[in-house]
Amino acid sequence: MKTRKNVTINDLAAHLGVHKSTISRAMTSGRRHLISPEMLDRVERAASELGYRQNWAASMLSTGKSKAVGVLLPDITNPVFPPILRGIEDGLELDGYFPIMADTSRHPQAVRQAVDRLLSQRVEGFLIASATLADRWLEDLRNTGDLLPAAISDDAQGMALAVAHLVELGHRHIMHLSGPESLSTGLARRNGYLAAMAHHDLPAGPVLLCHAYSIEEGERAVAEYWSKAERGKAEAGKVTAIVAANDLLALGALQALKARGLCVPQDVSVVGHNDMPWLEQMATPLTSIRIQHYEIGFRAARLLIDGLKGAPGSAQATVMLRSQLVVRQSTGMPPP
Amino acid sequence: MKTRKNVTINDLAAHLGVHKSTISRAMTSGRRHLISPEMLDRVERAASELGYRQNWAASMLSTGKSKAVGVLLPDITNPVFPPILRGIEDGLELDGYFPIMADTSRHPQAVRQAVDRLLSQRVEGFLIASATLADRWLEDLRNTGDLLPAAISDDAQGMALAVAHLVELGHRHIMHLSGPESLSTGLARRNGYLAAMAHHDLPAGPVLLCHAYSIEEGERAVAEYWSKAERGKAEAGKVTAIVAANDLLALGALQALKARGLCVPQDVSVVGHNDMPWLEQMATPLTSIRIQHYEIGFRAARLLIDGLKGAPGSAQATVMLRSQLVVRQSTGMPPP
DNA sequence: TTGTAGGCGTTATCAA
DNA sequence: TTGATAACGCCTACAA
Repeated sequence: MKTRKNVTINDLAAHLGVHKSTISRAMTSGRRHLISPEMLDRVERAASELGYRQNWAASMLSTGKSKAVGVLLPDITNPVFPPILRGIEDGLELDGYFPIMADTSRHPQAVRQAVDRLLSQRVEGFLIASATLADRWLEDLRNTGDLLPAAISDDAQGMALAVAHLVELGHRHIMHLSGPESLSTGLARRNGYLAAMAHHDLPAGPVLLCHAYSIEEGERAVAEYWSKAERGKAEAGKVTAIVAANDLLALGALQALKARGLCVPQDVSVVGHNDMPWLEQMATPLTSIRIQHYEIGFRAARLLIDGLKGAPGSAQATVMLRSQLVVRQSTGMPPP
Repeated sequence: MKTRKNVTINDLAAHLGVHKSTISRAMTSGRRHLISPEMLDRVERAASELGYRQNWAASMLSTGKSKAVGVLLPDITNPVFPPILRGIEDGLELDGYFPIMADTSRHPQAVRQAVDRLLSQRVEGFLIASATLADRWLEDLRNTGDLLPAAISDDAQGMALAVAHLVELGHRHIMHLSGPESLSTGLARRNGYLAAMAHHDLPAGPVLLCHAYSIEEGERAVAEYWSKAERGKAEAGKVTAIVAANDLLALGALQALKARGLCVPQDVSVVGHNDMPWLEQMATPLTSIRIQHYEIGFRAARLLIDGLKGAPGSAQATVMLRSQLVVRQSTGMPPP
């Protein structure tokens, strides 16, 4: 139904009786000064009159630059990502770049498909939110020579904050609700937990593995553990605190504990991770580790662009952003 | 740093000693049958070997079709949108289209910029999530002849459900927390509220205008109203229920009421709209109107594509999706 | 300051 | 079944 055909540079040139290269020059800020002010004015007037817009594809074909960056997102439904995305957008925009997003969590081949499409669009680089470790396609990407800089949260430090907070309150038996081992955050946070426990000379309590960052998984893991404990196969009685790798897991834990008749924080303390929105509105406002969502996206974007501009070393650069403890009402002293 | 230059169709053709037309044919499903199976095999083998990928820009320049659809999002941070986006992705993918997203809530000129960029990318159509009414650029878009089909939630029906629920519980003085007048949902839901009240022969209670869909605005509006009431300028005493145009506004209302020492639902009942995620985890699980997020996105996408394919009438088609009442614990009988 | 010619990687249309 | 040629819309030397 597109009634009006797109106006091309030739149409504009013909309309003004000038050559298209003149139009071209008028449209690029870097070369505007090469033409007379009057001409510039005429061109601009005519352009907006006829509704001319540079054909991005043609321009990109000619210059070889797309000004596009591929952004791989595992799950836009997870509230961690929207702010990261905003950071990315802002970071890219500073240099006239823009993101092309691709959801990678749909079906198994989604990642491959997404990468293919983006490669076909000739994106100049990739930004990958929450990579699954050692994925084959990630390697492939590396091999194409594309940039893969990283801006990540300091997970070790975040877990240290969580554990320190609990230790300070008097806890000694602290359990970890771990995220999927296949995700970089899952592994890093678990290691962070282990290191922090060691740092305090405490025996690393049980580590419960969750297969996804979801409320259901958190609930399942904790419920299973406690019911095993009831049958004497675990010593849940000793655990007085839970450090989760993710807020959703923590929320699930909360539910499981409540179902068991345990009170938070009187019987068990719980700490989440990410400080997702609306936590303060929850039935039990969750103590959590706030990561710098926006900043992560922004820095990653800047890093990529620095690399594209050829800043030395920026390609492999990694920026670690510190986290922060936000104490709410899910943590308190252990039962006497 | 992109070390490896992109392989072109010419490289591939040279490598195989065939003409590029042959390669081109092998790459398009619609014309694969024109070449011999052996040739197809050779081409495919060589393609994956050399890492050839069609240059989308070149292809689009030649065919004039981008297979891209522009998606205008006001605020990806709002939990309503991610599921809509998923629906859009799925709807588009069925025909090989893909979305190019643009956030329109950054700065004042963001919309214009976004539309410009998308037009320059030669998207074949637009999908607009939550349009501000009568916006100039929307008109412009219409004028370019682009398709603007609509898949929306039946706001009138949703509000009717909310009001009916409260009336059934015995409420007669029902207030409305209205969204911004400039947004289509703001207006439609307010009108829906008014109509529903009229339907029950009830006087439309006060309508509080919020200038954004946020917890803060909801809190502000309700707090202001109640404090005015204290000074005798409003009759807050009579209001026993609040129908909000949005869950965030409702959550804000909850906070304001709590601050006043009012209990929900004993003193005042509150109904939200959208049924955002994690509502059941909240301190006061909110009764809300569930809209068909995913379906909205999906249907809108299909509508657009039908239009692009030239299905008659699909361009102006509007699909209305029914909502559903989800009763939780923020609504109950009015105080005696 | 403006015009000219050639090329970017594909596809479409003929011709072989 | 394959090959040749001319677009597609823009940019970049280089020439005027």
